[in-house]
Amino acid sequence: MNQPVHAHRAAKTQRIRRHDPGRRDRLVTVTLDVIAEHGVAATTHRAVAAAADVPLGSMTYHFTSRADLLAAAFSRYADTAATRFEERMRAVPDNKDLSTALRDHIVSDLLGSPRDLVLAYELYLAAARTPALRVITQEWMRRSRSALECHVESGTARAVDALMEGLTLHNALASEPMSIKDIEGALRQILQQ
Amino acid sequence: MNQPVHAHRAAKTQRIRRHDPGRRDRLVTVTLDVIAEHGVAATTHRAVAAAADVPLGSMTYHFTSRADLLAAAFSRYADTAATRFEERMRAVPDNKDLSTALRDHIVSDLLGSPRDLVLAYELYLAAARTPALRVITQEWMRRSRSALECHVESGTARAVDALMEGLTLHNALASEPMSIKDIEGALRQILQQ
Amino acid sequence: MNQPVHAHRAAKTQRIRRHDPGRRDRLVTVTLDVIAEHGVAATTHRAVAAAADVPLGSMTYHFTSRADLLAAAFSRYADTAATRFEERMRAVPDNKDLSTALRDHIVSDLLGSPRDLVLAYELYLAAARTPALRVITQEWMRRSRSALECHVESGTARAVDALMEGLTLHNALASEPMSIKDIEGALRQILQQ
Amino acid sequence: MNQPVHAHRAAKTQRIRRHDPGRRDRLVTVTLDVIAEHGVAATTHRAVAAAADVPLGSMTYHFTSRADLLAAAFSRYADTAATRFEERMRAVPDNKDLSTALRDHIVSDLLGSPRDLVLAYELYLAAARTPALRVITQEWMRRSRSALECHVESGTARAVDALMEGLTLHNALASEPMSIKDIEGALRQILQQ
DNA sequence: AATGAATGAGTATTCATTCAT
DNA sequence: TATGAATGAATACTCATTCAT
Repeated sequence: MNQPVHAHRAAKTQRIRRHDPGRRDRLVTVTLDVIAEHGVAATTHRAVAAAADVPLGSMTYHFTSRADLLAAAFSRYADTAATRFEERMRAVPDNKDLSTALRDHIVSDLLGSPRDLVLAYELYLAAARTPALRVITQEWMRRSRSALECHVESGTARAVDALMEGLTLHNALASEPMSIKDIEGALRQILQQ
Repeated sequence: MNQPVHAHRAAKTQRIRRHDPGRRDRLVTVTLDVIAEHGVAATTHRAVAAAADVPLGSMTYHFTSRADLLAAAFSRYADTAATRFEERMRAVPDNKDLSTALRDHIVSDLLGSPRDLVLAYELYLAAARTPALRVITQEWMRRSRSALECHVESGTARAVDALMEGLTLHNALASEPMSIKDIEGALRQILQQ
Repeated sequence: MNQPVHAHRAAKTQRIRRHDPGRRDRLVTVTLDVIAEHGVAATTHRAVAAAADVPLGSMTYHFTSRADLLAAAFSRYADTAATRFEERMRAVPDNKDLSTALRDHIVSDLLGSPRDLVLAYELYLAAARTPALRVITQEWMRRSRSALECHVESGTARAVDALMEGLTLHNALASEPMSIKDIEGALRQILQQ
Repeated sequence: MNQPVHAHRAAKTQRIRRHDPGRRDRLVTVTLDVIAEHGVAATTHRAVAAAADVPLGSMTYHFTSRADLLAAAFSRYADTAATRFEERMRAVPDNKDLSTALRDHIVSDLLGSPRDLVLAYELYLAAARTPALRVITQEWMRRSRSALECHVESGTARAVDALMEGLTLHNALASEPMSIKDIEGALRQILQQ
């Protein structure tokens, strides 16, 4: 009760001055964890520092501001998500079974990973108010659409992309989610497969 | 303890005690304005009080907590949005021109009203973390689906609902939005019309 | 969640405008309960109003201020306690078995009633800072001493009074309280019985 | 949410950042002063910060909460008081003149120092409601009794301790305090000296 | 290169009291 | 006579950021 606020050493006993190269990278990862768990609004320097077990001063040493921290985190997230989708699309044999691949993407990559799901919506909303973040979402959407356009023409790509988004959002919020079968059906419908 | 901590100074200038029936209702409206303009996280008692030109103490008099304030606001928003959609659906002559009506809904009610658009996403994200808000979104989704099911069968209703959601979200964020024609095309596709 | 702060009616459904004569008296009783349970500092108009299930406005209607409320409550408490002690002293056959009677007073009236015990110390401390309350404690001490002086001479009366006070305080706080026998022993010692 | 809510204005006048080692210790001292002068309930962060001439933010930097602040302060107080009593007892030549030493303790250390007197009762009452503080009072009582037991046997030690407590409390509150002679007499009586 | 200490603006919430009805 | 609404000062606490070491 009497130790100062900054005594987050707790289990540490003596402060080991870690050499810790790659700390910045680790902080980005931890930041995404904190956003996923508590939301952007609760992602404070203090919360991240505590979660990463680094001193508070380390935060502003590695990131010039909170805005910088959030941008770095979301940037990495969007890149990871886009890359994963591109790989999934590259793995689809020409135009065959695209619905199945998309269904798997929704079910496994999105709905199956609550962390990623919530991160996506945190990013969308943050981007709605912060131009610096909007750049990130737009690049992500561009890459998604590009990956789809290897299989379908441009107009359909946008429609499919939108449907996937909506299916994911609604299933995330709904009390009784759609069956995998129904998800696949909706995709086939829009793809005319 | 005994000297009154909350001692009251003499009246400063002139105390204008406004008789303001319906103030609670007005605060709810103003809260939605503030959420739309600055986001849930920036929707503080102070921000709302200032926007509504009421003293700070008035906020916690009418709402037991910030959570209560947000719930009251979102509750009203969801109800208004659901009612508008129900009316639009009721106006559709049996099963005819449903795509057109949905397209109009997206283009006019959603994309045409940035305030409502951003409110929807603020609500979605807040609901993802707050069970009390989740009941609001679920009731809203239920009413939307119900309204759609007057025209199409249940499975299609969910798919259409999801597509609308995705189309709206993507068009809100995209640098080059889809044309109205393309939006309608995607809807026809999922409706098989 | 949406009902206003002042909706403490809850189980009431319709506000019954009680005729409620003697409400002031009841408020005094409830105030003592609140002080005993939560301390003077937490004894706010709101806390008492809620505990007594009366509207907030009723508090300042019956008591001109918080200070007035506390004074009324402590005044009644001290009077009750003094009266009880006087009766106990009156019941002692001349000078005989005074130690036993005092022991019983400590064990039953004081230590046996945590509510009264804590009220006494709340009053002492409040009195230390508020002259209006000091009048109450002094009158109480005067009556106690008077009652004792029916059995012992003045100097002893003060010493006995002090010893009782100390025994009570220490036993209230101690982890292993004294035995009844030891309490009686200490009293006999000071009384030379 | 994204526009930094806690944005920082440019430095206003000149920022004097005091290098102030030992500030925590000083805050503890000042806290005791404030408790003694205004009571626990009025010992707010603001009151202490103002009395110590430090910014408000400094309080919660050094103490995680108000409870932590009070515990730190009372802990130091009890330790100081216990040490002083132990020293006084050590100075008593074997069993001789114990009454005189105790009388001096009451008259000089307790009644002679209104600050310490009121601090003791503030602590007692706070401890009655806060378990974290109760361990402080119990340790203090244990040390006092230990010091007494160098001179008298255990049962007498408790009785003496209680009598001192009561004598002090009553004399602090009484309008006409006891004479030093009477105080010493009461002590001799209980000590059978 | 790294960090503990410091700071001041801001947050939700509580509250005694006033007053119109 | 009673009371719901209103108010502004105060409270504990959080936090991004700065800076001396």
